Amino acid sequence: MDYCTKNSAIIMNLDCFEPAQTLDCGQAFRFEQTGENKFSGIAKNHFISFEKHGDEIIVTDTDTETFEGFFLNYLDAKTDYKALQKLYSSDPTLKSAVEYADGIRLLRQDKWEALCSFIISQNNNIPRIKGIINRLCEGFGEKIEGGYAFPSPNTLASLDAEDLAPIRSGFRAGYIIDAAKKVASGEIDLDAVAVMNISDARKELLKIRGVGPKVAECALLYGMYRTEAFPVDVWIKRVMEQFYPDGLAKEFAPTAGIAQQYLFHYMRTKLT
DNA sequence: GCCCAGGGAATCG
DNA sequence: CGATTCCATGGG
Repeated sequence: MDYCTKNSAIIMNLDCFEPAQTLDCGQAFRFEQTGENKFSGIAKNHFISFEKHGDEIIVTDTDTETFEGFFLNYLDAKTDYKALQKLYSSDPTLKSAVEYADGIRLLRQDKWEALCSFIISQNNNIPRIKGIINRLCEGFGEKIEGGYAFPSPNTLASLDAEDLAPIRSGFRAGYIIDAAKKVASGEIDLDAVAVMNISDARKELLKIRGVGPKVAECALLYGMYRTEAFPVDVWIKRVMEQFYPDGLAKEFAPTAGIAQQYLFHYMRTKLT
């Protein structure tokens, strides 16, 4: 990975990164296609745009300080995805999945934003999840350049489920408020959860109303970069039944969550 | 164990 | 076109 600044744009070379694949594969819900090869959106409280031109990514709508201090980490820029993909290529299904879309990176998202987003995601489809999250941010998030930040646990903890009626999240409203209250009060310490052993971390997250095994796994993978977490939704369930009746190979266990990303995208958009 | 909560999208007839 | 199904969790 390297980058340089030209006028107000940052020119970046980052292996295995296709904005379309990484930002629109169901792990983050706040990015939209805004041009032919351009994607724009907000992570936590920072707006940014990415435009792919050949091997280069043109980064705009941010500044060097935010790019270096926030987005390089967000894009997991230090991780060698070429090496991971090589590891996965020993497995035929994973090999095909990686060949089909080799530009998926696991985003290092904010803990609270990921937890809250995946509570909203339960029993729901991506277009509607995006709509609910947009209304949540517009209604309760801080105004920032380019849009609205994701609302903090403290902000949401001061509300009741009825206050969320405008976001039309249905029965999930109570879950959002419960999670915000537990996090804001310190009853659940997400920074602590992030470094617990995986089974303690799961147990802790399950204390939140509306967080079952699937949502907990998503919060761990997407919000805490616990790459051993392996969320099983309907698509992954199908992949497992069809290709891995005995489970994934052991050598993939430490990064099973990243492998899951490739399999999920492959199954959803290529197979069936 | 079964149904429901709320609703947009996908699939079916 | 309208009807049905999908989705992940908790509560009755």
